[in-house]
Amino acid sequence: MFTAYTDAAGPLTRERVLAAAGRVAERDGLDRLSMRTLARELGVSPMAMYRHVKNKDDLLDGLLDRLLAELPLPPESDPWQARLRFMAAELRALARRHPQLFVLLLQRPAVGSDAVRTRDAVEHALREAGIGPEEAARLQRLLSTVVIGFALSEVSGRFAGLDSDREFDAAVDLLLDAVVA
Amino acid sequence: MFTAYTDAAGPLTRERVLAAAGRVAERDGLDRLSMRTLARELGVSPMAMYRHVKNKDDLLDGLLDRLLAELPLPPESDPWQARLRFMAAELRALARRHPQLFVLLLQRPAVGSDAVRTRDAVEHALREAGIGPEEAARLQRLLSTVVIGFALSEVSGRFAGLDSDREFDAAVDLLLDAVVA
DNA sequence: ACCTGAACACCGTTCAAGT
DNA sequence: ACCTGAACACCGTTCAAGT
Repeated sequence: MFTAYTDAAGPLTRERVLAAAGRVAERDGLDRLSMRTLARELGVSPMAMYRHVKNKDDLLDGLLDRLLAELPLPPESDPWQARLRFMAAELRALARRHPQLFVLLLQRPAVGSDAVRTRDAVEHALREAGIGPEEAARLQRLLSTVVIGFALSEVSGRFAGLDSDREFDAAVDLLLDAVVA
Repeated sequence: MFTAYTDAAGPLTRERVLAAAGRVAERDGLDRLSMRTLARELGVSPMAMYRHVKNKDDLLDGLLDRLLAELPLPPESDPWQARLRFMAAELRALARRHPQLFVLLLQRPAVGSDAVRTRDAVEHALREAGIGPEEAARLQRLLSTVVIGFALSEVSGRFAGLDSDREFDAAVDLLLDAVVA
């Protein structure tokens, strides 16, 4: 009558493991995501998952890849300012949709193809703004550090009691002004 | 002949517990700091420490307070630009001295008196730059988010292979230019 | 007053075994 | 091929007991 199965559709796959991990992380908190709680969520023994993820680090890397794959890129036809604002807003929206998973961005290097795609889009916009290649790479890192840092601060309660939309918008405005100048 | 005692000077105090915790965190990594490894470091049973820290969260809060207490403030006689650069450089030096503990700054809100002291010094400098109270508070958060975000990125390997001194200096320059403009 | 031992409910991961 | 059970070396924390 009762089984522990919460999510028993077909055989276990990497995608099913990662989807369940994302669900658990956002529902219960990233620090409550363990191989054992995840196995419980999937109605499976912990060891069954080791077919699909090498270990917990590999699981977290997979979650980070999945997260960045969700980030849309701006239309190439837009002017560079609009593209940068678009990406800042989308990164912010991503952080709001997945506040727990977003923390992974500052906790481990993102090396997947979607991470590269995102960085390239920002650098490309900065190059169009007339900025040289090295400076554009540095600005890209500055911008992403700020956006990620703000989102993480919000999640971790460092900005408790503040209007974080305003905080975020003010930061982006200041930085884009700095880029233009 | 042999004992487990590594640090057996006198009775256990909160200060001795925190000092040992900082040592373990920097030596073995923040994620390897456990109540049990810390007890081993102190040559004591884990439960002995619960006299001096309420729980592990209280231990981490104590570590964060101790970290910020180490941050020097700039001479009040200096002009505001010099004071901001001084603080950025000192925060950076603090991150280099305690890369593991520094991560705590983005992981939990800093509420101790030294945290307040530091934020006030930055805001005060910004007010002297002619910036209004709300804007100064926001800029203070932006500046600290950037500095902390960069230091954390470095520790977590997000900037692997880059000259992080250059990264940091370029970020501070750009932000201070933005403040002036 | 200060510390400890045993216990409870957890971790990640390996290894041999089951179907 | 795919999954499991038992085991190992860990966690944070409580509670009753020892000196």
